[in-house]
Amino acid sequence: MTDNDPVIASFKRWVAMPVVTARCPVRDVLDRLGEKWTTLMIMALADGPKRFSELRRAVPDISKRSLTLALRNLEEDGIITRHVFPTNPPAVEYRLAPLGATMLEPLAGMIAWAERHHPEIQAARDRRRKELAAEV
Amino acid sequence: MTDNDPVIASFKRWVAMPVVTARCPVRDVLDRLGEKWTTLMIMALADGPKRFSELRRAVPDISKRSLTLALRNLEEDGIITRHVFPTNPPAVEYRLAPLGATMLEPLAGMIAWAERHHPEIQAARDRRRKELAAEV
DNA sequence: CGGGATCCCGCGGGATACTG
DNA sequence: CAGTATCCCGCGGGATCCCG
Repeated sequence: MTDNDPVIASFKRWVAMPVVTARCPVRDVLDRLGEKWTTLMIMALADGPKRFSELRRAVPDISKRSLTLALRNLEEDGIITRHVFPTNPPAVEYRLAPLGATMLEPLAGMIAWAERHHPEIQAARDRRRKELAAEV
Repeated sequence: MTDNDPVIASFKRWVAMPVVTARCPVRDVLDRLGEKWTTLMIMALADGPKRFSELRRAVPDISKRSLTLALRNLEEDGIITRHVFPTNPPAVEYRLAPLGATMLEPLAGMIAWAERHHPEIQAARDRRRKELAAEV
């Protein structure tokens, strides 16, 4: 589309390494992003802190267990912080740490791409499905 | 860091939906990106087409089976294309489709972020590990 | 309310062997 | 070389119950 040379150049470095062996920084971070819920958590916290139950409502189809684990991992990585208010019943607030906030921009790029190109992906999948149906 | 208001605004839209129910476009794409090898494949193909065996060498710790599956999925989504040369032995070339090429830019953003902030993440993890060791 | 502890199941994905 | 076909195991993650 546009001239991607600088972008491609940035990839060449990785591709030449000879690529991305098991424990490289990039794969480390990418794996964490692959963990099904982490990305959604960051998105849900983008517009400000939320409590545990608010996060559950924000992402309805997550189990308490998985929500807890996802939040713990993100906290461990310094992406979010966790504040316990010693009220009764307890209230716990999660918010993006400064490090987490810096993720929003690249993440927004991916989201925007997903939103823009999802129709094309769907079309490609439908095409493929038709082909499969036809050749039987 | 910088003023993130426009970025945050883009998230608010999703967070308000009330968020990202099970089969929304964004999660659809994000799930695919989570599939452990797909992102690496796109990276490996960024600087030009590659053959099956070249991809194996580029990402040494992937099994043939998983490589095949990852490539099939990406092809199904219209991200890459697959060309078979009827030589003997056969040669198969994979390359980014136009749709796939448009992914490089947002993906490069994530890669750059990962590269830049990985030290901070490691530091946070190490800190956490020390705390755990201390409280025993 | 915000978890922890257990149990349990599915499937992602590795290892191996075979094929055109 | 570029796959397919099987087999099999681990663990991600849901469901359920409990607790301060």
